Amino acid sequence: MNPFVNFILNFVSLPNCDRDLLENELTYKKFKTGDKILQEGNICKNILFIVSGKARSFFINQEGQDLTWNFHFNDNESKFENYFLVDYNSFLTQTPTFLSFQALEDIEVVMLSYDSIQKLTSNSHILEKVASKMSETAYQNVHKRAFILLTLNAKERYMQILKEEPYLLNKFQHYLIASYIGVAPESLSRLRKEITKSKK
Amino acid sequence: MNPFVNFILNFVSLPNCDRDLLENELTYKKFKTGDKILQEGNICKNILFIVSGKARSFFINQEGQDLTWNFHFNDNESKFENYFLVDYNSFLTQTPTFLSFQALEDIEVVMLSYDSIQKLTSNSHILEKVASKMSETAYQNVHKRAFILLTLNAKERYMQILKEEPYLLNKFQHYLIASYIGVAPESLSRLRKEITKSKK
DNA sequence: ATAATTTCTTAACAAATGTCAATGAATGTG
DNA sequence: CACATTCATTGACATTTGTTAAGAAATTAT
Repeated sequence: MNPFVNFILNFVSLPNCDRDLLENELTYKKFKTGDKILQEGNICKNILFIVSGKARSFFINQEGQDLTWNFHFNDNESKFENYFLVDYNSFLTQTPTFLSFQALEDIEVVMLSYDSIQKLTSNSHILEKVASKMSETAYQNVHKRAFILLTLNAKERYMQILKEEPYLLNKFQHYLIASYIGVAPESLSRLRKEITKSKK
Repeated sequence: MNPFVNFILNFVSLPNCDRDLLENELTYKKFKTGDKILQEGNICKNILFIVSGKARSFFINQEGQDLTWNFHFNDNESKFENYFLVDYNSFLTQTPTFLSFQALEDIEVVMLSYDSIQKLTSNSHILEKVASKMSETAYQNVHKRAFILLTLNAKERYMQILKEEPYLLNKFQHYLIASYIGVAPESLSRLRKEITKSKK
C-alpha cells in the first residue's frame, strides 16, 4: 500500500472510494543529498510526504545567519509535522515562501499538489476533515515553536529538545541543532558543557 | 447590527439564514480594567470578539519574566487576529492554555462558545468556510511570529514593529512592547536611543 | 591505513542584553 | 496645586551569546 495512505489510515478509517480518490492524485519523486527541494521566493505548490531520507527547512537572515526552521524525516520517532515537506503558510495562501528546503540525504517522497487537494477536499467530506485536522496540527506545532522561542532561553531550548525530542540529536548534527535553537554552534557546545558539568 | 456579524460581512456575504443562525449563538459580556479574562491552566472555551477596549495575552516564564504573547483590541488599525481574545491552540484541542488574558481597559466582547461553533459549522457550509478561513489566518499570524522570533534580533524586531505596526506604540506602553519583543524594558530604551541616534 | 575534510570543542575577547539603582517624566489623586 | 504612583530613561556593572582562531575528534575519500 502507498505509504502516505497508510499513514493517513493511522488517524482515520478511509472508505475505499475515498482511498481511491486520494491514490489517484499521488505522484512520486526522488531527491539526492544536497538537492534543493523548494527554494525561498517560490510558491509551495505541493505537500510532500517523506517516505525515506531526511531534510531540513531553513532561512538565511540579514546577518547571514543560517537558521533551521524545521527538520523533516520519517521514522518511528517522527512527530506529525516531521513527515511533511511543506510551508503551510505559502501553501495555504499560494504566495512565495521565505524558507528553503534541502535534502540532507537521498529522499523519496509522495507528492500531492495544491490543486489535487482542492479537488479532493471538495469531493470528499472525509478527506476535507483529514485536511482540516492536518492544518490544526500544523497550527499547534508552529504555536509551540513560537512559544518556545519567546519564553525559553538558549539553554532551556536545548534542554527542551533533550527532554522531548532527544532523537534529533542522533539524527542531525550539532551545528544544525544550534541553528534550530537559534544560537551559534560554539554557544551550543558551551551550553552542553555546562549541562553535563551540572549533572555530575 | 451585531458588531461581530458586521465584521464577518467584510469578508464573506452571509445569507440571512446563516446570519440568523450565527446571531442566535452570540452572547455579550463586559470586563473591567485589570480583569482576568482567561487564566493559564484553564481551557479556552470561547472565542471572544472585542467590540471595545484593549487587552493582552501573556505568560510568566520560569525566570519570572512576563512575556506578552499578543495584543488584543478593535479599531481601524487592528489586524485580523487582534480582534479576538482566544488561544486557538487551547480552543481547538480543548486542552489547558499556557496563556493568561488580562483587560488593559474596560472591555466589551461578543462571545461564541466552542459548542456553538461546532453546531454552526456542521449546520452551515458557509460558516464552516468562515471558520476555516479564520484558522488559516491564525496560522499565518503565529507562523510569522515564530519566524520573527527565530530570525530577527531585538533591534530588528522593534524596527519591524515601527514599520509594520507603529500604532502599537501609541496604544501600549513601552514595557509591554518590550515584553512582546522579548527583552527587558531597559534594553528597549537603549535600542530606541540607538535608532534615533543613527537616524540623525 | 593514510590523508583530506568536516564537525565539534575550547579559549580569549567582543558585542548584546540583563540587572540594579537612581533620576526624571507623565499621570492620577486628594 | 501638591503629592503619590507608575513608567521611561540612563549609567554602571554582570551575564549571556557571538566571533575568531586554533586544535581535537569524527567522518569521508583515496
